[in-house]
Amino acid sequence: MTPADSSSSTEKSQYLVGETVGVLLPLPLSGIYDYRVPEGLRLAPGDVVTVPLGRRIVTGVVWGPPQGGVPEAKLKAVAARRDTPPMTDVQRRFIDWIAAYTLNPPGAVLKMALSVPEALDPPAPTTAYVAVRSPPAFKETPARRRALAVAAEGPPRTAADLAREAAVGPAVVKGLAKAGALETVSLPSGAPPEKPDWRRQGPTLSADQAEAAASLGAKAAADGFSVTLLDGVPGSGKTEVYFQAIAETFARGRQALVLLPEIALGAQWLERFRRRFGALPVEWHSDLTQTQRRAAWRHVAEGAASVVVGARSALFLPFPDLGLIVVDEEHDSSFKQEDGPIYNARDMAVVRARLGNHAIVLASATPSLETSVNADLGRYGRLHLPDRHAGAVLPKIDVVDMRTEKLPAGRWLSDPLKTALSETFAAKEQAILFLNRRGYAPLTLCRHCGHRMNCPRCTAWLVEHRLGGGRVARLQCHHCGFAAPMPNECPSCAAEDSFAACGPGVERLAEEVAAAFPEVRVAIAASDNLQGPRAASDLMRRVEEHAVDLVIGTQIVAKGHHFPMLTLVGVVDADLGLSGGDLRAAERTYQLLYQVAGRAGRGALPGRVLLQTFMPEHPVMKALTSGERERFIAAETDARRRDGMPPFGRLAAVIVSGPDEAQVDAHARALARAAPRDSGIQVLGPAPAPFALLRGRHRRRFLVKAGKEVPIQPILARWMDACPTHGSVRAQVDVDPYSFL
DNA sequence: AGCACGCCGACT
DNA sequence: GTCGGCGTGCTC
Repeated sequence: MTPADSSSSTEKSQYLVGETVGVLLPLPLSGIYDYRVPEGLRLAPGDVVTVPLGRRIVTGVVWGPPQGGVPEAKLKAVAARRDTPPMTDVQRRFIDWIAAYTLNPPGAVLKMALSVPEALDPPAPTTAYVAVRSPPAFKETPARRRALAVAAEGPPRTAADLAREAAVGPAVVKGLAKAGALETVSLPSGAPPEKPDWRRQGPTLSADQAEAAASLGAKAAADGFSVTLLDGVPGSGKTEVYFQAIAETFARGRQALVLLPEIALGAQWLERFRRRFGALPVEWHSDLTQTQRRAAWRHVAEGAASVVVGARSALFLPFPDLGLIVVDEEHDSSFKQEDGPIYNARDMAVVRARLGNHAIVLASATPSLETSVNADLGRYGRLHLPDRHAGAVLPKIDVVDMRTEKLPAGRWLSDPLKTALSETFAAKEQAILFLNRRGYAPLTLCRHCGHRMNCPRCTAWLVEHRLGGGRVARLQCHHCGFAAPMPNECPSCAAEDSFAACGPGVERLAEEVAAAFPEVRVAIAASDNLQGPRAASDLMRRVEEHAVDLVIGTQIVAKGHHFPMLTLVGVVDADLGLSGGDLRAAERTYQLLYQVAGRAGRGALPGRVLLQTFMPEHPVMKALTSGERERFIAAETDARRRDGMPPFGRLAAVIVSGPDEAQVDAHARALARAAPRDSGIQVLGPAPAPFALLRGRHRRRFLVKAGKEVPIQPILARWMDACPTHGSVRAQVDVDPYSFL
């Protein structure tokens, strides 16, 4: 990772009237725009300003010296400076770095950092109400008396708070204020978040954990950039160990950021944090309301948020004094942002830490190959937590060879798995059936003509869903959101009642379970029926309270929950992720299955795991059953090294897309003609992209393979510049793509 | 990204 | 005769 480092060492610190400044606008414009500094403003790099652009006023950030070369007559003056803390030097360099690395205009990256425009205005002071000492005469009612009694005690509160406490409507409070019995006061709004207390005693750690915690704490307490891989099996206490680093960061008065893959299921994490530090962290994720988002952004910018836990976009929050980043589940592919600027939040977090000159912790039970290699090469430190805490034992993992099971059509549970399930239920224990497929059936076809139900806008099968949204089965596209009721007749041959559901989804599996174990209480866990954090935590509570015997779930059950009575995990189709030409298919399947397996036996009872597979000899299955992770990783690493694949080589993808297939092909051919022929670089394609049609856009794809030492960005930039797109055709560069074909 | 200007179909 | 579709181009 070596795009041009922005040189900011000799940066001018003040721009005065009569001078010109460069302002970066949060728009996909190619560069910085110059503006005059108006009278009465002194501007410094990082200042958030409003400027005229065309006939509108937009917000931008003073980026540095003017670009020059703009005719004097075109220059406009900065309109105003906004009342918000300036963007730090580190954050501006971070934005420039990502722009250079991902080949996006810096403005497009800045847009992610200014994602909450409302937060740039200081919060309006809230109006609070207090009782007047000697109120004038006013009409008394029971509601008014109650409200007054409540207002007479305690601090000034908002109308809504007072009304709630007095069990009256907010109109009563307003009425009292109008009558002169209450008076209004302005409160500096937005109570700052509670300060977590780093002095609190954490739980007792084992010797291994204490040693790791001390080592990590020392790195967090020291000045300077460091990356540490915290590698430990599920239940080994990784979280408590990195909490120690967070405590050290608080102790120095600096901010900490924890990135998690899916905050939606983070209720248990939040509760652990609260137990450890006595307060909740500031949250940042897509489920926040506009108000919460605004408050969180402001608290971060003002330094009032000492710890933030969030999804990948939290990386762009305006931390004035970030001192530590933790990326938990660092291997998780959801850290990869795929729309807009394409970036991997885990990698960018490392860059952010390097620019900020502080520690970063990458935690995982199944570290990514990239991170493992970096640790092996000594670029990253490694802390290994070998044992499960509190004596819990890793579950025993066995395979069920599906080649010898010969299941009848429409059945997916083998005899050994069914036996294991009944033993588990008989012992009053709980089980998970893992099947990474939402809905009822992944494919619907016509028995008469063989027509497959495809999405009209994507190269993808429509998935039948039977649960939710009425009695009628629906067909859904999992890529674009297309949905339609199941038709009565085949759209191709018009045969009636000719549809056959092919293959299982979690909903269909629930049917098979209900037939085999009618008395068992089953819950389905898929993103369809667990929308929002409340639904997820409700389900988890039901599992904890043992109101559910069996959870049938997709990958959302793989994440780190702790259920003491859960002793069996059955993986219905362990081979599911292995097909297709994905560079990381084996690695990801291993990680996913390992994580799911880790759900079993986390309490006092031992756990067991059954993997149903048609490929018992596959290295992934071997690695899981034998526990020889190191050997699997070594083999994968060797293969990558031999093929010059990441992290031993560089990859980039170029995706050409547009609604008109002919135009897309024409542009792909033009790109092919202009493809770079530099030595040490290989361009493959164009080929139809994995989804040749996605959301109504046709897609072609190039793959660029280069040696580790090749600076790939300038080559790609020259290539793209040589072939400007026309009309609705777009060419998107994906540096370090995840999917391979 | 907005918001213009600009050139061809159905309306008061 | 206009109102209005969204295709290209510019914004310091």
